[in-house]
Amino acid sequence: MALEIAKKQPSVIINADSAQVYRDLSILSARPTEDEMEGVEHQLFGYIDGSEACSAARWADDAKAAIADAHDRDLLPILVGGTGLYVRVLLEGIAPIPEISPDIRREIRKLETLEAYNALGQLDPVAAGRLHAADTTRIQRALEVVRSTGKPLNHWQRQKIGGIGDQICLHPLVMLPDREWLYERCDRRLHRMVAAGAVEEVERLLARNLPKNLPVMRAIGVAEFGDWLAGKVDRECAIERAQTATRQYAKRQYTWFRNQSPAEWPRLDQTLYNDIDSVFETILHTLPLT
RNA sequence: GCCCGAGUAGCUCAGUUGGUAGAGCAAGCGACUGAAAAUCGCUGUGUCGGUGGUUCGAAUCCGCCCUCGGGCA
Repeated sequence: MALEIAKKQPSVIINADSAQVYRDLSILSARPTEDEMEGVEHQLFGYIDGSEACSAARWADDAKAAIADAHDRDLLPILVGGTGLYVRVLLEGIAPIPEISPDIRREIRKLETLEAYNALGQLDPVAAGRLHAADTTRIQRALEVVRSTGKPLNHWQRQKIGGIGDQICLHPLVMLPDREWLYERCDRRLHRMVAAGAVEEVERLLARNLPKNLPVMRAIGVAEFGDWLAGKVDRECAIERAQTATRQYAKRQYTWFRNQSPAEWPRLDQTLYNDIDSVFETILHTLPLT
């Protein structure tokens, strides 16, 4: 769909997907191939090495630069992707929390969740009260912030900086396809990925022996095909598990985009998918959110 | 044909000495501020294979039947 728009107006397509940013994940993240790009400029695809952890804030900075650059060159920037948090941070900004000391981060990520939760209860009872005791990621984040900066998360999150939502003319479009239709396509896509060499891609990634907790290592399919390569499960089982994980992820995206994106953002009905003119109507007649 | 085992939630299975059932996974719904393809919260009525019986009461005991394994012929 982005390509259709790009054909009507000189554009640059900018990735807004947290897995497609990694060089190591091409097939597995369903990154568009050179052919699929059809000569249209693409930005922020596969531009980060898997040994690095991207973050919403880093991506938002990169996206800001890419958008500014597109504007300078009179190109229409088209953001495409499924990571709601990334887009939110780009538009609304994020708390100005300083870099966390790597030592503190490393230490905290070694803790058992309960230990971390108890420690958080001591240092930042407000955050601990707000978070569920099993919510590993958020507990570790809150803990590293208070330990590294000396101030509780709440202190930082009172403000958000860097959002460009009020500086641009945005035409948002939320695509909410029929659930069964999408799931069926996800299942088929996984088979195509395997045929295209997804397993070999996982093999190359695993050969790098990167830390297990890096984002690349958590992409859907890495663990599943890793188990297959290790002989822990058979091919069919690995594929089934990866398909299930994909469907669960798609489900989470529905929940995010349905409930987290602003109510005034238009939701595109499935019936319009094949009617590209209607799609343009929908996009262009949306009041630009300046 | 005979013997043994199994038939309980979409799947894998628990179910103590009979008091009409519950876990994991899946699914649905939701949350989401620097790992977000992550992380987490909430939601479990199903002719307990069928049928007849024993009993105040049966997933649980007994008879017969059906289905699926395995063994013997």
